[in-house]
Amino acid sequence: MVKTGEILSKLTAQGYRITPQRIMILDAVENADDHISAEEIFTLVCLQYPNVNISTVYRTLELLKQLELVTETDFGDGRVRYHSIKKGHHHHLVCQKCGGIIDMEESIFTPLRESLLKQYGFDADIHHLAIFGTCKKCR
Amino acid sequence: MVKTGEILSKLTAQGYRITPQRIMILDAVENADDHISAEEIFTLVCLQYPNVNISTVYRTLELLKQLELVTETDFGDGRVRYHSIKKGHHHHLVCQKCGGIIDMEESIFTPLRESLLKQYGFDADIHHLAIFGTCKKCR
DNA sequence: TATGCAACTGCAATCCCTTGCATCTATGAT
DNA sequence: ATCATAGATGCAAGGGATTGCAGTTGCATA
Ligand SMILES: [Zn+2]
Ligand SMILES: [Zn+2]
Ligand SMILES: [Zn+2]
Ligand SMILES: [Zn+2]
Repeated sequence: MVKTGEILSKLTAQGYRITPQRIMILDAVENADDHISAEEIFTLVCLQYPNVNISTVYRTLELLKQLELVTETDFGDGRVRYHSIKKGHHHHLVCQKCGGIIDMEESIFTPLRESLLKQYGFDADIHHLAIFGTCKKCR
Repeated sequence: MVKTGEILSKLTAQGYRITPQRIMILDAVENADDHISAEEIFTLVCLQYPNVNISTVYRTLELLKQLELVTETDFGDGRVRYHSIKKGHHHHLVCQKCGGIIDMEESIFTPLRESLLKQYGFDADIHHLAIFGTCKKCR
């Protein structure tokens, strides 16, 4: 469990600045109950500070992703969603028929990651994936 | 190995029409040596028939995808690429440091697909995936 | 061969996201 | 406290892809 304060000092430690915009954007992701889109973050931040620009939101999310503080997932609905790493690594199964989403443990990818490492020497970066297909009740 | 003629009759069988645009777009994908982007297909088709519209290219690719005649993959460079199913199912490892791309056999995903089926009753639709990470020589 | 109509296309607007650039500001040094 | 500067922001333009709609066309039927 990483605290927001720790995250901010992690930014400084790496030469990045702490700005009001970054604090508000980070806050929006950290306090979101669910996976949140850039547009939703933008709307939330605008309530406090209407001058913020959507490109700042995207650039901040890109930075948080690089620092592995936030993960990104494409659920296939035309907009990417973000999630604080505080809430743990996991993955999703997305049914293409009913649209239902099943949550998965991170461990489901462990055998795959191991075989990629063994066969190809490749260290796969599988943080937060959505796998598409057909769920039990739609088959 | 599916022939182009067979693909066209598969279209008619499902109530879709055969149009000059669809023939040319399908041809471009079938004859491409490598994974080809919508823009590249558009350029090729324009040589023969300059009136074609890029949205028709996207709509045709979407249709071919649904019919499982073409697969789509995001290599992370901001544009999606397409591949004829004639050339077989496979996957890719994309190194985020050197940009190198390693080709993988389809079978690497078999254990994962099986465990998804067993644990969740979920039939995963993993046709042509790009996994991001760090390759052997960049680690 | 001519007709009817659902399927398809082109066009323009729009959506999500990225990028270049001029301006501004957080931060460390003085 | 002030300054210098590299990092960050806002703005506007642009890129890839999608969508609504009016007009066109493939094709089944007669
Ligand atoms: Zn998630
Ligand atoms: Zn379902
Ligand atoms: Zn491929
Ligand atoms: Zn590499």
